[in-house]
Amino acid sequence: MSREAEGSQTRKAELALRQAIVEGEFRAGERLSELTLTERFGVSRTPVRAALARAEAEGLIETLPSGGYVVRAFSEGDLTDAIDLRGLLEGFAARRAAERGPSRGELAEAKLLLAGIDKLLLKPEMSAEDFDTYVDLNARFHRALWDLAQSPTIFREVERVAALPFASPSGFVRLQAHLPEARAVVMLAQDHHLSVIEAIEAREGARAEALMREHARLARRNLQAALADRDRLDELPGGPLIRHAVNL
Amino acid sequence: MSREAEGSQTRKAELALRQAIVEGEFRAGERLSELTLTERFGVSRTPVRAALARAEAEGLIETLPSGGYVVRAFSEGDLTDAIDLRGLLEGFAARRAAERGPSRGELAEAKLLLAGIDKLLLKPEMSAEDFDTYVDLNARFHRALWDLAQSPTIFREVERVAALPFASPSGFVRLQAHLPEARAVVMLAQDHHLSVIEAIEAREGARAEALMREHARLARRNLQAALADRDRLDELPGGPLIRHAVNL
DNA sequence: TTACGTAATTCTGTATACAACAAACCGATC
DNA sequence: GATCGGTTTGTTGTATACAGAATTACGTAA
Repeated sequence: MSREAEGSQTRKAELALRQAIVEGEFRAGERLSELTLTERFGVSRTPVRAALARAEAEGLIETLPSGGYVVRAFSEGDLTDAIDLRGLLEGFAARRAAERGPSRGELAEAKLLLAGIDKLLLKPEMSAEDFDTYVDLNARFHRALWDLAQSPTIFREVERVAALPFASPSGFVRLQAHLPEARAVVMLAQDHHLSVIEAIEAREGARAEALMREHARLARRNLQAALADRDRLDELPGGPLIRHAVNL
Repeated sequence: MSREAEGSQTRKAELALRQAIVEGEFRAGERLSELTLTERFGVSRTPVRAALARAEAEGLIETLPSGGYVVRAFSEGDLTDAIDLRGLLEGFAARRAAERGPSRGELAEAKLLLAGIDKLLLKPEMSAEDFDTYVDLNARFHRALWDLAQSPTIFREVERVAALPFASPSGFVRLQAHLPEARAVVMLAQDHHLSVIEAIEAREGARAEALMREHARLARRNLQAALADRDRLDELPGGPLIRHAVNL
């Protein structure tokens, strides 16, 4: 089976498991029985095991000393650490990109995406679809940035860290959509985006690194706001996971 | 089965696969057939699959689009990136530790390990066993340092990055043992160790971070020396992997 | 009522059988 | 001699049977 094959049972189990965990259908600390998941996902134990192994590698679940898996509990500290880690790695990628000095062509994609965001921000009011577009452009910009370091190793690690739903660059953007200060945060973020590309072009590695670290702090700020307003957490990917963890 | 159980077939397969890859018994890019590994390791396909999935998560092998795994090829850039990444994460851990301000008791273990290294360095000549002791103390010191950040998330990631044989804190130390400048490098490394603990105690986060980044550069220096002297590479963990990759 | 020991049940670890798919090989035809 | 097609072989994906271990539940005794 190819891991990428759409019709693959393993793929099916992986997606279903990931979604179930992220949407909070299990409580933190709950044991995940292979047989139960087998019935739930409609596949046999083999693909379920593969999905569990992958989820463990991604850090969503952890092994029990006696065997088997439990849903991981995320403390508030775990969340801020994951976000900071993402900022650290993105900062590293940005610095490497600046030190390397990408060609104008390599920077084109990132700039195009930023122009798209700029266009959104010109509107006096942002609709829900506008926010969806922003989330998409933002995610693509971050990936383009990771790519600018031209290092498969760095790309791989930053991708892994950002795979945790709440550590992703767009993890808390949706929450902002409901808040009055949403527009201001997005504009701040966009200024970071523009500045880091400017820094990379000017080969200012230290500045690029510092900017991406600070950029991740926006996510931490949003996290604080989210924790103060628990009702909205459920709307977010990974939200229930967080609340359950905090309740522990 | 518990992943930690010593007698476990899965554990057996994981260790055997890892060793086989690291010692260069497969060529980079070579396809790893499950059935072949089954015969080789004396276990059934199920544990072999688990071992392959784990090796992929560790970054030693990668999946083929059509299914199956191949041994990953490591370019020289991959190696330096992995080492730098380790330095980045260790620097982050050190900074976090400094900002947090560990108690004297928490620092005790790290200091004890450093005292052990100091004692070794007092000797006029270091034997092979002395180097083994150094490698052990060094590895334990680094783990103790990771722990000082008091963040499971950070510990987890730095452990993962350091799992690649050539990115490990002690990856190239053994190579030094044969070189005349070995003692000088070890003394430099030990000075980094002592300084970073001093910085953490003084809550000098930026200094602690910079020191650990620079500390990792020692490994890069050793890598350069190793690449210039291919014959010695085979003695190292992961050495053959590198040579094969460089030969690509 | 609580604690302890035993039995039953559930779970994971492991091996293996079967099917679908891909690749390699061989032969035939142009 | 080269190319195309079919066959054969090997590989992975998937399901499942069986055994051992762990956890849970229950009953008994203090």
